[in-house]
Amino acid sequence: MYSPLLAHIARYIALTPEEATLFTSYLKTQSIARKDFLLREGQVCPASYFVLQGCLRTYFVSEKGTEQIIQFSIENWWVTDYASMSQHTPTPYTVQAIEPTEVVVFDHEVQEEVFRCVPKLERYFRLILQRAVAAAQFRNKFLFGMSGEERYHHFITAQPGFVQRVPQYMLASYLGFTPEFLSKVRAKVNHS
Amino acid sequence: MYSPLLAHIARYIALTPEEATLFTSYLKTQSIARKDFLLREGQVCPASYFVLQGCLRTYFVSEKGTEQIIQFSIENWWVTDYASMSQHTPTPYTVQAIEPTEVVVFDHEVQEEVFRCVPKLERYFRLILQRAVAAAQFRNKFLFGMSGEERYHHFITAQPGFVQRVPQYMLASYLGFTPEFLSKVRAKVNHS
DNA sequence: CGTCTATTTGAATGTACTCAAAAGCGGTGG
DNA sequence: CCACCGCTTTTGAGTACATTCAAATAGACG
Repeated sequence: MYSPLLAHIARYIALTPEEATLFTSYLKTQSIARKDFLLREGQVCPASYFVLQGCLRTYFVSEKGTEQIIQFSIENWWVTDYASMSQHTPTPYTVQAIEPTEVVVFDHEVQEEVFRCVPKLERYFRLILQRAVAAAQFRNKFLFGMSGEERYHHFITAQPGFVQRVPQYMLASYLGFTPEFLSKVRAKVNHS
Repeated sequence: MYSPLLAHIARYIALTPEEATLFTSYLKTQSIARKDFLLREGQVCPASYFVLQGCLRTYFVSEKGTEQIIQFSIENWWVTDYASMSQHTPTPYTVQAIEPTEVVVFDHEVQEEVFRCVPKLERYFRLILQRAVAAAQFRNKFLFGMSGEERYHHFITAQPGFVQRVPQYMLASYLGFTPEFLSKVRAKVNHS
């Protein structure tokens, strides 16, 4: 059950079998049906989630009422709202399953205790967070440094497999433009 | 010299005086004159930097040749390119001093050893990184959820003191539009 | 097969950008 | 102390990229 997570951890630090068992004893799993919600706007985010299988989207609703996707989370990615979880504030985000999804739940309540028992994990999460910051910096650069059309082409070449997993209107939202615009960019490519 | 940093750390974890001394023995400081560079595009980022005094901007040069600012760093903020530092790749970013600036340098070379000697610091940096991710998520939401005009008004009310520290063309870049546009937004407010 | 959702297409619109020029501001040296 | 020079901000006209709105078409699922 937890082996994809343990394999992921092993890429960063070496846990003893005992430490691994102790860690997993604090975890649980959760299944989310397609279109169901892992986290809803207004809730306090109660945990960090590791995607075992499936695909999630994190979005917020802008003032005009449109959904703005800020992240897709697939296998082997952690997802949470760190601000909401650590400061116990309502999250502005909604996390919804795009596919039937299975996640590992690492409750915030037990995180302190786990880090005390297995300090090595503090290191693992530090490294995971470094990657998350790097990814966020990259995304900012991506969104600002390119036009809408460039972002689309860059994304489909960088993530060719992923594109087929999400509807185009969600991809458009993630890339920062409208579904109509995406459709027109695609039409332009086909006719040339 | 290092007391602002130690005070900042104390907000998250409690170091013994010995641990604090040990930690600071691995650090050094660096002064950057106004308009000089802490990091240049193409370099491998060699360290994490903590701003003691002054103000830095992190930007990249887009394909059209314009400078896009992605971050300002003032007192008590850490700044680095985590991707470049941890994977030893050339950074796409330039970090330049807007004011005469003094930073603490935490070299990547010694980071492993420091975390081994003072494991508590692993926790401190994990928490710092959590904040950085939360800030990056917030910035994404900020950039996407609002129009240019809204971003300007939101920013000047949220950061009233900071606005006076940077020229308007840099603020415009950070907020994701042109200096001309910012000037027109300001004109609109004055005439009404 | 029918319904609901997603995608495409087109026309009109708008927000923010580009380019160019003028005005303002600040520092430096005579 | 003032004049000059360079840099920043302002202003205006024309433009472009992407949006909005509406309608038609295509696809997916029961």
